[in-house]
Amino acid sequence: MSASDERLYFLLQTAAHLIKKRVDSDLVKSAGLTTAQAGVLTIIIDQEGTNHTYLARTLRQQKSSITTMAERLEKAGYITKKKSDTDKRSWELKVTKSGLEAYQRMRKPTDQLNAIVDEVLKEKRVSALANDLRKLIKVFE
Amino acid sequence: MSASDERLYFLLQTAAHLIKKRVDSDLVKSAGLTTAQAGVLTIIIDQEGTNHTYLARTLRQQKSSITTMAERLEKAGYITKKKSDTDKRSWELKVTKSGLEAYQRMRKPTDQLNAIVDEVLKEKRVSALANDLRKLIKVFE
DNA sequence: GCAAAATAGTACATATATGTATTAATAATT
DNA sequence: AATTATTAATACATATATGTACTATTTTGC
Repeated sequence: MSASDERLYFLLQTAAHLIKKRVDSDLVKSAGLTTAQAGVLTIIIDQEGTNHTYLARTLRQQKSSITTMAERLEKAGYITKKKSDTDKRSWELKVTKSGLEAYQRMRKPTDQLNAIVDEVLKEKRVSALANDLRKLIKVFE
Repeated sequence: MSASDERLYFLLQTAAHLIKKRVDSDLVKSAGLTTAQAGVLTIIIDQEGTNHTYLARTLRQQKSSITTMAERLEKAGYITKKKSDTDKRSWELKVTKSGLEAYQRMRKPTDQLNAIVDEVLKEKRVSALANDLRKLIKVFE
């Protein structure tokens, strides 16, 4: 069957939407942040002092989206923004103690989600699915 | 490898996001509507006279989202809203001539997208991927 | 060294979604 | 028939994203 027959696009969007909805709800309850915020936080923890441009490139989003997101995270007290010394146009983003704690809290629900996926799909299929998704990402970016 | 190792959630969201972005951009250019609007339009064409509740259930979205979307589609002249005779709380939604034309215009870019997916993944993998996604949808809804 | 080009980020209009609270109409129950 | 519960849709606050236009720097190329 072809992608069209399978309505693959619809399936992909539906699956992504449903899982995001679930994870978002779990995360907000137990960690006090959304998946989008968690994603940004993870990158900032990984790359301390990074800037908007790096986030936009990594998350494949517009810089304007990152501006809003960083403002929100700063307001929530999860990150700090400091103007770079070497480039006055650019920010240096760092996670705060509170942001790190939120990050820690989010690990349990994330693990639970992954456990469910592992149970539903079995190991072989997880890797195959991951490979397919990586291929699609490569083509569409 | 486990779902966690593969960062499956991240891959799924990224793939969905990227493809949606591409399709959206294509559709807006060639058909004058977004993928979200196309999705709603497709259902209304399929189920002429349907209402908000059915759309919300089918698209697994909140009724409030459907309200906004239906208003936008009506404003754009793609659908009509008429109060139901049998239930005064409920709308009867129908596609207009202009909406049907937009729907027709959207088929070509949609086919092109599917062709790309088919080329990237090959038939066997498309079906396997679709199956996995259906399983995930079942679990998370 | 300076004008032109590129880069980092913001502003703004718009679309899409959630979730809770509310209104109006219909259905169910006593 | 009257009350209660349910259902259909909207209102509103909020989050997330796009894309274009703009400002302020930095870098490049002559």
